[in-house]
Amino acid sequence: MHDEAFELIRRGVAEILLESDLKSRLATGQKLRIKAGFDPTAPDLHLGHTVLINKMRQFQDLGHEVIFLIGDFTGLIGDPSGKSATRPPLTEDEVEANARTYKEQVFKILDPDRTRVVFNSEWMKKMDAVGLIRLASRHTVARMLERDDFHRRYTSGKSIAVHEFLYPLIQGYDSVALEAGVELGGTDQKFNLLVGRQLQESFGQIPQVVLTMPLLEGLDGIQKMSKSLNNYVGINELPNEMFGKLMSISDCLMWRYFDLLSLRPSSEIALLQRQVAEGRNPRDVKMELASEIVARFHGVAHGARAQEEFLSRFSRGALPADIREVELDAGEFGISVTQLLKSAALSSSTSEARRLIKQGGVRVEQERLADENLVFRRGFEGIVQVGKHRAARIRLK
RNA sequence: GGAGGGGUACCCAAGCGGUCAACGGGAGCAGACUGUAAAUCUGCCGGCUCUGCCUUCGAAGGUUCGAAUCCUUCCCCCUCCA
Repeated sequence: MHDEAFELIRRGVAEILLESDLKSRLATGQKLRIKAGFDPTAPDLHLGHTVLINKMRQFQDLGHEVIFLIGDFTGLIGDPSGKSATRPPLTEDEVEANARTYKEQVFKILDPDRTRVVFNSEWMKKMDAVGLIRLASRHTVARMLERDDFHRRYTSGKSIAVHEFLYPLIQGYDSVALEAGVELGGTDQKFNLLVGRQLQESFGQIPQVVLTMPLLEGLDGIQKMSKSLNNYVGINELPNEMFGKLMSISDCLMWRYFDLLSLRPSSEIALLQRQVAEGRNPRDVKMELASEIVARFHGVAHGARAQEEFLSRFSRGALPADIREVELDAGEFGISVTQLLKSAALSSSTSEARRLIKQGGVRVEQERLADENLVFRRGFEGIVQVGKHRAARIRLK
């Protein structure tokens, strides 16, 4: 029976340290304390985060105690993991606002009644300079530099600020403060998670089990999904946007998304793969993925509707989902196309607007526009499109 | 504290007195092709009142007809030695 639990937990996981520890701890039937920390830098959760949160949910469903740790204190440092440069620290106000949004969003997946939300400022703000120095004395520079990203920065001549070394220590100390039994994190967190094990041991605790989840690639299929790279699908996004974004991923990436995001049994995913190999249109399979995910965050009805809208929009000629209404003042002598595109945020500069027109990327009411000196008069109303993804309904008064 | 190397557009990276709005690559954008996919091909990729004008090469001054390129001061980063 506990082996069953272990198999469920192991699904989709990148690595478990130590696997035997987890197995035996699950076998005792005791409630484990599961910790997962989040940096309050991104106000919007995206699908990348849900890989981990889904795993937390599984632990929760097995009856374990799940702690959602918001790293409000560490957020003041900025996690250097995977980064090639020093990150700008956040202000306290920013951290606070981000943390609030975080909380609201995770409960789309986690059960609020069975989730303990904690902030690490709770214990870190009480720590004085002496405490911090004592903490720092438990780790060595050489071990810090073992970490891949620090090592790379160091050897390639990039700067590493001293405070960045504190991040793994504090994250590790969080595990001590919470007496965590298991800590979850992305594979990029492995080093930090292991520091937790080491610190717990040095504080006389039993080291936590470390469980890493694979990182989800963003829409580009190359870099990990992140808000700052703008290759993400936010869980708060509108159904149509979510659907459209998911449809834009490559066929290759689609299977990765199935693996990490779909709740379908692996056997079913394997079946879909076989069907595509035998000639089924990958686009249709991708639609199944997209509607499953939209349904998870917006309900089944929205999932189906998003798919219908996607299909009809496509057959009508590719108008984007989010057509904004923009009202502009044309003035007495009208407004030039370039100004219009800029004012409606369809182009970032008039120079870019000119280029877009020259290249045939601008359409007005489906008609390609060729004259970059065209002037629009008062009373004009219509849909102006730039490329495939930008559009607005413009009204001139 | 001492010695040396370096800061160029979103990123990497050439240029080292005029032909530089600045080679090349990546990212991005637009077009073609398609399944609003990938790959590929083409073009663009500082701003503007756009056949011209204006502002950029860490910052501020200076030399010069002319500077990203030379000089001075300052700021920042890296390496080695202490």
